[in-house]
Amino acid sequence: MRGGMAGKKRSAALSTAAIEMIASRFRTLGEPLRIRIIQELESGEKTVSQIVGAVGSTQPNVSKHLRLLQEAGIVGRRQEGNLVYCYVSDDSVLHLCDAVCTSLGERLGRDARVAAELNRGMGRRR
Amino acid sequence: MRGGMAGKKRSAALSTAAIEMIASRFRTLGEPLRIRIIQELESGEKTVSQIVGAVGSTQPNVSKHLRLLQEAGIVGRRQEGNLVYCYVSDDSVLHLCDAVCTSLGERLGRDARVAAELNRGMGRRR
DNA sequence: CAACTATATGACCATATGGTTATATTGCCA
DNA sequence: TGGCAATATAACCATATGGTCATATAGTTG
Repeated sequence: MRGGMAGKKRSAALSTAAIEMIASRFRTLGEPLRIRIIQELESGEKTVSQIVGAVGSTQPNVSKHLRLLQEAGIVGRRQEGNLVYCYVSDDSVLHLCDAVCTSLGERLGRDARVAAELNRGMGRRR
Repeated sequence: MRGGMAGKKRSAALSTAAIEMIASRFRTLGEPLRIRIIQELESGEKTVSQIVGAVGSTQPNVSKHLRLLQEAGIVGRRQEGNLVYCYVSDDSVLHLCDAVCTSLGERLGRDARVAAELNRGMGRRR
């Protein structure tokens, strides 16, 4: 048995490595621009330029964030000639985003205008 | 191709405010210590001291993170005499954590030892 | 009241990271 | 081949944030 905390009866705590992996995934999603990018890719793959145009940031910046998303296994890419098409390679993050939208929307309730947006989700109605 | 930004035929993009709220929630969960704290509270409310002892950090640090979690509406507190009992006030974050555990576990597959842990989840499935 | 415990807060530092600018790389085409 | 377009990379800076230490506050008990 690992985890040498002298006998505690709780369900075994996750290892530091596991915890870090979980936190890391959340951290990757913790940037507005990356959420924007993901939302943009939700409707299908797009080239880097298209993403740049859609999210309103600079090309190097988007490129950097795309690399992070790729390294996190969230986004994949496919090169075609001079163009690089990006796509969401892990659908679970879409569910995560949707779950957050829902819970935030519920919390805000009817008083806030943002709530409607959030309740509408990130586009993946079905 | 130029920047033609007219393409809003798909689901309308979320407002900056909404995006920021979503990212903010993820960002709050993007810290290992906060994940640890949440996991610790999963089995029921605990005092600050208990949490400090369980997660292996300093009291001021835990206090600071607890405040963040509280401001994010993730953790609530109940004071009883000198003690402050903390608890998870938003169950949706537990589902988020679980979802992340699952997807990470799946991705790692059987080769990694961490996968088993992750697949076991954060403890909530009794 | 004093002394002790539990928790919060403030100041501080070190580091990580987002954004920018400039430049490199790669592929296409005339 | 030269030159242009798409993307990546590097260097850099400003800021946000986690951790620590010292201290303040509040509640309890003698």
